[in-house]
Amino acid sequence: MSLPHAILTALLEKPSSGLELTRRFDKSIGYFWSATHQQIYRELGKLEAEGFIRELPAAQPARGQKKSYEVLPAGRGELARWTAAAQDPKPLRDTLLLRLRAAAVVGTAGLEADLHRHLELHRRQLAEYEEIERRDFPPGRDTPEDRLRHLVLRAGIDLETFWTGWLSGALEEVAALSGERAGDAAD
Amino acid sequence: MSLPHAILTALLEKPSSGLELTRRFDKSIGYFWSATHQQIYRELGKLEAEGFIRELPAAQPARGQKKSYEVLPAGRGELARWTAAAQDPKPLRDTLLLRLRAAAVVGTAGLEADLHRHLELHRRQLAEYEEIERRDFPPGRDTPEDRLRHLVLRAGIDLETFWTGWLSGALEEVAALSGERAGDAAD
DNA sequence: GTCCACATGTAACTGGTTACATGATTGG
DNA sequence: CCAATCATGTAACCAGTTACATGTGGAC
Repeated sequence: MSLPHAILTALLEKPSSGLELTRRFDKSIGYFWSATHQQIYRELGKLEAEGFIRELPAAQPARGQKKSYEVLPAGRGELARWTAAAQDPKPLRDTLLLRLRAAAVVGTAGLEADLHRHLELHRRQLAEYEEIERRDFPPGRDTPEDRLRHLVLRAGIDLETFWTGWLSGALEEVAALSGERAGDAAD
Repeated sequence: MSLPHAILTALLEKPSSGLELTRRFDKSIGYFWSATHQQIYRELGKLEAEGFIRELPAAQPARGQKKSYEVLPAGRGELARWTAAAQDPKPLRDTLLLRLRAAAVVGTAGLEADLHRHLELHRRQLAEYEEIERRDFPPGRDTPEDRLRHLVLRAGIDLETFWTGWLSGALEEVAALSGERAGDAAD
């Protein structure tokens, strides 16, 4: 039940059409809650039916014609309610950890390449976040809104930092194991 | 497509019935890939149909009767294939970050209590992981399998450590903002 | 015998993904 | 006028969740 609230947040930041939302998700909110355009259109329809958003006038509605939406007071109320409501954290679910655990049983053969690839992907993501931090949160000026958004970005940066570090360690371990095995009996 | 492989891993570690698997998921593999008993029974049926596992003999199959499964060579092969196959990391999806971002727009009222609750939950999880580390991975003796499993546990520990730290910072920030606002206009 | 815990399962629903359909606008 | 792109949408599918159904065996 988070996508509608992600959309409400995005629309409050700036009224938009479905495709504009999709684009903004790709490079901002999507960093911690991704969505495809199909999901977004479906959800926009529901939000409108519930009276949380409305189509901005000034555009004739037709297929292939841009439709922009804005948030209604009821929508802002719902978002505030949801934000403050207690929610349980979802348990971790990570295939990479599962694969390492599986590798403890069936062996690490072939695993190294993909670990390298993941390390590279996380490094790139980290660099991207750091670039955003430099651009959007220069030291000094910070409104309360800025401080909260910066906090969210810091979570992204710290998580990517964690993964790059962890993957480096995992690679050492896996490389050492492959080495051992190669030494024992040329695989 | 990870649940079947989580089950194969668990069954290779030790042949089990559906309910035994459910229990073991609750306190081991489930730490990074949780599953309910309904999912597990459904998946066991599929895995058996595909020839990856088979029912252990020695138990008469009847409703209410325990059925234990073991992994067949084809199942082990499939798990090895999956472990080595390239997989893209799934983008982060976290409601708490989304809520902070929403709070930047609709305000932080009522948020603090749930942040405290999350902090407490993560602290408890961290303590649990550290207990497991003390119990299962004492310094010294480490087989290759141990090293890999320890690596996975370290990921859990480091992630929980990150969250407790991040939440502490977030709480300071949110408390400061609530304080400001209370100072401005007695909320 | 009744109740409760154990054990296996079915059904309906929700949210996310993938593939495809269709109209409008623009550049060549 | 044709192709490419923009923009909105439909349909089918898949994995995970929630609620419920059914049978067995032991405790009382």
